[in-house]
Amino acid sequence: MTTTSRKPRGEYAKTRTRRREILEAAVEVFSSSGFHKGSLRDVAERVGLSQPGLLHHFPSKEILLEAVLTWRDDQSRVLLGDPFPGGIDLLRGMVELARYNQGTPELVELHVMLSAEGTSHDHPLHQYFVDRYAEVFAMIDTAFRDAEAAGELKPGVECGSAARTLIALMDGLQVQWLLHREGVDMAGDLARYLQSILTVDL
Amino acid sequence: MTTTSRKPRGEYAKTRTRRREILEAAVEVFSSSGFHKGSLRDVAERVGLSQPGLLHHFPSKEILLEAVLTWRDDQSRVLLGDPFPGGIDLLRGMVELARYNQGTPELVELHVMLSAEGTSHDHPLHQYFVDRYAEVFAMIDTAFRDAEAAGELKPGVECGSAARTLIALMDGLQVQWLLHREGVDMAGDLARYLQSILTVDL
DNA sequence: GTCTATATACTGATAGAC
DNA sequence: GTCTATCAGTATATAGAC
Repeated sequence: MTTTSRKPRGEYAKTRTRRREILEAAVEVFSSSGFHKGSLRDVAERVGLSQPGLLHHFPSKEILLEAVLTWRDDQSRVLLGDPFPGGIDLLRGMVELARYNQGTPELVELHVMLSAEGTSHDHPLHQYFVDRYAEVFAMIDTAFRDAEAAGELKPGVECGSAARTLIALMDGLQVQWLLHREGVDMAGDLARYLQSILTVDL
Repeated sequence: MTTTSRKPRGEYAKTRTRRREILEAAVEVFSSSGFHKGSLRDVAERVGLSQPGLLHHFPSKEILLEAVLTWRDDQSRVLLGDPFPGGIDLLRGMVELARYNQGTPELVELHVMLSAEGTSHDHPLHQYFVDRYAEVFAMIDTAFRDAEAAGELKPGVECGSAARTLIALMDGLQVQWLLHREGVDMAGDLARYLQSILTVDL
């Protein structure tokens, strides 16, 4: 969906480099302005390209945004490790992810901006976000169930509710952190919540 | 800042009605499109007015948005009661607020949309959101401290962290709820979290 | 692969008649 | 108080030269 690099040799290295440059610039622009306000000209200028020049690599704004999102998802996947951890290791991974996010305000802005826009039913990426949240929920819900089976979850804690709560916490803390960077410790608050419902140390 | 109704009599009833109509329409438009993408023409059409006709009542787009936000704040204030409750009563009020929100998807969308946009440093309402979050934090932090003093808070719970967590939970659950309305019980999850750190029943 | 030029559409805001 | 007409700015996307 994103690269479709059919050519086998390294002949198109320049193109691949260009695409990566554009992708990085697009992250910056969509992060601070959102999808709607962020303009292709802005993105093009940052890589020293005209706007039609950019459209040669990504034929429409929406396609560019999709590429940005799959790139972002890949980043998270790399950070969490492959194959995905399960159970309490995944929960630890989420805290790590939050700690990593504290070093990349740009990615945090991108996520906050786009997931807000994505709630609109007529947004081009609405379905993407609906599906993505369902996936993330399933992943974390499973992790809690595994922890429960291993006796690592305090009795009385409902897995589904805990999964929703954890996700909400990650999203909500990001908004606060963007507004008050000094006063908010995302990873710390996340760890405190998890610790409060677990029977073992994180 | 919003009405400045200097005229004493009811002579301007029609104007006041118009302004309220416009405000409601603006909530709808800014809710689903955000501030940047939502257009004044959209708002004007919904009340059967031309776009310059609308600008007679609110001389600029930004002023209209400010009016929408103060209106929204007034709504919350009415719902929480005046004067504001403190301690555990405020925490109960937050759960009630979440329950109320589950009946007004439009207001939830407005909040999610605009607080995401507001994180951008160059957004016209950035400072508004910075200040507002600081206010809300102070309010809830105080409520937790009061609860702690009354022995209603479990030992080991840090008030500031709990306040940030509660706010993040409210914000984050709204995003999930907009994406998966059936599967998310905002008030329920909120109550479960609060109950887990309190020594008394909510 | 990148450009210039352009088509088309929409934006917020203003001028001025009624 | 509301309108029409309009301005100046910006957007995405396309056509076609090089």
